[in-house]
Amino acid sequence: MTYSQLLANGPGRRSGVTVWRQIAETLTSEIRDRVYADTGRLPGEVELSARFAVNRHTLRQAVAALQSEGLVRIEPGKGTFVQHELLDYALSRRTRFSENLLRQGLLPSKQLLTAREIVAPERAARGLRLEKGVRVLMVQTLDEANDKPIGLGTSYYPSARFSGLLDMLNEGQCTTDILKFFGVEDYVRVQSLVTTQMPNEETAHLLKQSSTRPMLCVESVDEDMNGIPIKYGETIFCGDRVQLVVNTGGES
Amino acid sequence: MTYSQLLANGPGRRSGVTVWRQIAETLTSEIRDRVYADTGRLPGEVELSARFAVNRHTLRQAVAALQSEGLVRIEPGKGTFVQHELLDYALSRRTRFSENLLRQGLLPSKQLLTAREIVAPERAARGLRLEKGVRVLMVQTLDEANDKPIGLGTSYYPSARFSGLLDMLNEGQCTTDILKFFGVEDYVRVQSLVTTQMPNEETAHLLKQSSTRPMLCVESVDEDMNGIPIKYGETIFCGDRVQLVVNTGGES
DNA sequence: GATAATTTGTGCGTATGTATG
DNA sequence: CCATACATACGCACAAATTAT
Repeated sequence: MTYSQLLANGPGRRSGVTVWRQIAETLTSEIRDRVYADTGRLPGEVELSARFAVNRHTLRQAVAALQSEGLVRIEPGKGTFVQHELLDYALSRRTRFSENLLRQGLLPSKQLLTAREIVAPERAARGLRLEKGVRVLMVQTLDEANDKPIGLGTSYYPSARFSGLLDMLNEGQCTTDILKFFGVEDYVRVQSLVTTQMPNEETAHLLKQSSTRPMLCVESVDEDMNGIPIKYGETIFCGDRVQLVVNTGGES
Repeated sequence: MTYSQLLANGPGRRSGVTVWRQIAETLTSEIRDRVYADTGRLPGEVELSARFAVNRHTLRQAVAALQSEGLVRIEPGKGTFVQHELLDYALSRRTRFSENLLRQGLLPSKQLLTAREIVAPERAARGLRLEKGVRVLMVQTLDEANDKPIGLGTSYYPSARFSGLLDMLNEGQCTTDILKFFGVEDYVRVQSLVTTQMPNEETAHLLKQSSTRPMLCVESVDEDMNGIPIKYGETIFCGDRVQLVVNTGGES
């Protein structure tokens, strides 16, 4: 019997956890840690089975488990490809979609889905600290990284302050620039609420995601430098592609 | 034809979104906003259908949709009861399980599942900034609010610094007190990573949750006041019972 | 225990909008 | 343009379960 690398570092062979499962978990955390981000594919089965010092059958069982979790896609004759790389999305005081992606070397893009004026839904009104029944501008976008959809965002702006915003958005202008036009030099994220949900069919289709995979839902309020709410947003992220990062290290 | 409240405030009848769906969404956000938290039940069908100015059948279809999502439970002859109230779990610099719950008037409790010394898994070692292969103390707990399970936590402490911690835990001592015994007067949360996953059968069973409902996974690192990592934790929260709160309002 | 009130469950008929061919 | 099929929404009536009086 060969002693694997796992035997040395992990729970070991008699721990009640099967060897293939231990390998699967090791590979899972490696994929989550972007060890294979550059090539987008796992090493060959012979190489991996050598590394873990197990039979190729054992390794195949581990990789098969990863595939059933949707983490990798096995293409016979070609290789095993990482299916979902998690990108880090920081929930910070200065939360900006583009900056968040560029920092990781990803190309941000947005598709404008809908933009229209409506009566504020209850949550939006409360988030923006507006009276019930006030009109707001609703903007729905499909957010992408390297042209792959990562989230579905719905933003609400008070109509009174930002009349004309929708036309400027339709002309393709950047949100930050538009806000500057309205005198908002800077703005900050005050609070984010994080929940998880299963997608409905429409959402899954828009995000090109399986409807059996969960999503991360972030509800957020942004304020200008005077503490006045300017945007209430609800973003639905693909759970398979996004990991939220909350840094609480630098403050008092 | 009767004009409903939705017609005035929402997308309207000719928007491609059916009336029962609009009602379902309105009720969903109201439930999420704890509008019915005091009674724990929805108003009767006649009352609700009057409020939305729709037929009782239409309203029933909306409520049936909520039930299929697991948000409410309908009991014939009794009423419709809210199934899952979301509790707020703050991810702050001072993240404490008990404080988080007590602040909302909930009774916190923990069940110690396992406590043993193992070789640090890769993620734990990295989180604790330890060499690969160093031994750590692993503690698994079932976290409850008002005796209902809300999360499954796995914590890793460096063995070298906290030898004897497991025995003290088995004696039922509070974690914060134990840490104080080891000279850790205070500690802070540095970072939290949030992802979402479906539960495996075992996890679903432990959390008394349907295995078709998603969960929130939080990976965290706590440091003492000298900036030395003392705990790496992985907590799996029921997505139906927990909402993560990230406040970024008070800092510079 | 009997009755009434409340609440959910169900059946049938009708009308309308939408998608298909 | 018409025929068909289907889901949606409405109205009315009654049955069954639960609770209060």
